[in-house]
Amino acid sequence: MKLGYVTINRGIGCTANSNFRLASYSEEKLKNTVKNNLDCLFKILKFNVKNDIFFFRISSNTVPFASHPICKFNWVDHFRGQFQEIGEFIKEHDIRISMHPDQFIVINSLKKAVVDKSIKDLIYHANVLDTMGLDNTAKIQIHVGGVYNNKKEAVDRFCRVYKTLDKSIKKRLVIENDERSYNIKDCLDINKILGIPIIFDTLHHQYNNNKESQREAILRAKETWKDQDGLLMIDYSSQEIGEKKGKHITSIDLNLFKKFLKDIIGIDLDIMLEIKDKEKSALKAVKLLKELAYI
DNA sequence: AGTTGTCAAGCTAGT
DNA sequence: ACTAGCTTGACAACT
Repeated sequence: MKLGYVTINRGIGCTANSNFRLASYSEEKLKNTVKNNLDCLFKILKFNVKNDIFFFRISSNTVPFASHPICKFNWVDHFRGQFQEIGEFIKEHDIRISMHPDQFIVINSLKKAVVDKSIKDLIYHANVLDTMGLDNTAKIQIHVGGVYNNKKEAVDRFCRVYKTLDKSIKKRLVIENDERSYNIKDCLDINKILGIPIIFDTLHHQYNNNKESQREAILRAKETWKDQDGLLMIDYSSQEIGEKKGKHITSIDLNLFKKFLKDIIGIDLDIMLEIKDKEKSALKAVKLLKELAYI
């Protein structure tokens, strides 16, 4: 079992997800930003290893505008050395890596332009992981997409587009249950057709499910991960009390987390904390996992 | 120096 | 037909 957090380390004094406005785009600016992002990413990973955190989500913003038409710069070649150095560190310390393209990446959209842009962005994500030299266990997680008043056709479109994707994407792409449209059962139906692994999100499952228990859902999701995919990944969060539905909690509630650990007894998986105070909660969770001899 | 509005991009639900 | 919310940070323009 590994435990991790998302993209940002608030205490470390640098950011690995800096970007800038499209209007101020220049090759110089891009180079500076990417260099700083990668420097910071390396720092964060070193911090993590020191603190027994071996799972991390790399920002989609590592190379801003990488998939935008404005970017003609060959960032892969230019930053290959730096990517490889970080990749070596990741492999040396057996760090699990994920990436999560944001909500605009929709491969089952009705609009061809949206699908095309989404595929370009997936290529970018795969490029980052490939340039680091990471294997198939480094994953890119997306949601299935929109429903468009016809889930069957929307799923069909997802499958059709998926089949056309480059191998470098397919070997890494996993789908996540979302809080509105596609729950675990929907994802399992797609898995049956495509064999694509399913990443389980605890909070989304609370809001969108087919009455199956969390443990049952996690066990089903786990079956979709083959040896080459590595351990099942899950996103763990809980609801901020008194806030709007879906809003992630500020800092980890260790009692709830203990309950969760009870629920997954005997199931080995990697846990990504989606919690706002980032490494702070991760450190608390790691401490608990050590006390309970999980890690 | 601190505050506030805005940012490349999509979908859904509610008015 | 239109907009707020998702979830959220950080840039950039403004006090």
